[in-house]
Amino acid sequence: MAEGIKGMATAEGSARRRRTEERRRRILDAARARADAEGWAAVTTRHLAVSIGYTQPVLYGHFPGGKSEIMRAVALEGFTELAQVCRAAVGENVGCRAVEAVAVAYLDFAAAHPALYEAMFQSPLDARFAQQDAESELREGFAALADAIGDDGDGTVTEVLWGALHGLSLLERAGRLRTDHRDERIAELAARFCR
Amino acid sequence: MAEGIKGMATAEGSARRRRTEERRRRILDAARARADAEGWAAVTTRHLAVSIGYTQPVLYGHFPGGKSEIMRAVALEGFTELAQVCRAAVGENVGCRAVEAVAVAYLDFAAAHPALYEAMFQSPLDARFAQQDAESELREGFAALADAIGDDGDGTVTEVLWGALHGLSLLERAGRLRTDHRDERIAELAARFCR
DNA sequence: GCGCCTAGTCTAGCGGTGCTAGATATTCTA
DNA sequence: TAGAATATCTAGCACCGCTAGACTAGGCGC
Repeated sequence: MAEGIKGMATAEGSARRRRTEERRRRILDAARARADAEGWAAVTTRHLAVSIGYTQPVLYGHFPGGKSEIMRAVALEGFTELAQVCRAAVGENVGCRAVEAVAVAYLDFAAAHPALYEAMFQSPLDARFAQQDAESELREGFAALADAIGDDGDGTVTEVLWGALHGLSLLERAGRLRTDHRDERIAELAARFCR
Repeated sequence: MAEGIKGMATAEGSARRRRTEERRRRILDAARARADAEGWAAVTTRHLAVSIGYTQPVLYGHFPGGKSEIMRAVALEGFTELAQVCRAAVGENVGCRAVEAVAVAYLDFAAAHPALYEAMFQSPLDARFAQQDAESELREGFAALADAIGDDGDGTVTEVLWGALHGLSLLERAGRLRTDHRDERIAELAARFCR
């Protein structure tokens, strides 16, 4: 009996945890969808609460840090996705082909998910803290870039390549580069970094 | 008489305009100082009004667009300054020396005036509009970069270099690059772009 | 079955934000 | 000096992130 009750209890507990987990998921999805559609400024705790069918304080049960913690959680997933995308782009390619492939993948990712990319890099989060959270994911993406250019040094070249990709993605989105010269830029970048 | 009055009137008018101009200056200075010290989020219209010794609505007499227009005005000055800094850095240098000098100047500028640089590139302004405002200043800075690398093509190389400098400056500030490898990064960048 | 206790949720509100309509004070003009 | 134009302020709107405290529902020991 006691065992049965205990079993019930844990089942209940896991059911509850499952519900909690699912609601957490819905919060993050709603935040990301809204940010993609209207920008992060439009992602308000009130709107988020309505989206998931609860009131504001419920959000703080899942994310005590409030909106910034929600953004951080979204960003974290972004780092994972970006690393996967870069890794896949490198694939079996080597040399210039690898650099070009990873550059295309990186810029496409940033262009396709502007809000996500913003949360990852432009959000007003404490850099130190955000870096700790995302350290392993960041390392994986960094490693993918290093592989692409065959960086066998101390990582300096990879840092510069990353900087270039990061800067180009932001300037492109800001409309400060000629959109019809994107391919030329990628070719130029690859040519300068593939060896 | 009429002439005298007219003269008076214009003198008065110019005195008034001078006062207006000077107050506009104080608004921009206060905004920039506060942003440098506490970040743009701490630059509120209320605080700004107190800083200049007036009430909020006065700000809107100078900048009908409100806070965003103030940021835009600050950014505009930033573009001018950045262009000057880059131009001065290039100086008489040519080849690799020119690229290295302009890279140091650019990254130093961004590091020395983080809030200003943020207003220039990361602010949530309408990109299209901001670009129109700053077009001539941007072109001047772009031209300085083009001169540094001796871009005699269609500007693609300059765009990529700019992207690299922009990205590196942001990643550095975000604490995502090894601060003690700054010189190596600049050397690497210069080596890849100086020819 | 009864009362407690915990967890979950909501209501209501705080202090802050950008911004503005309308009243008021000041200055210039005729 | 009376009236017009200009400058400035008061007071308020609607929104923001966030939270204290009230209320409800369900499992637990008796």
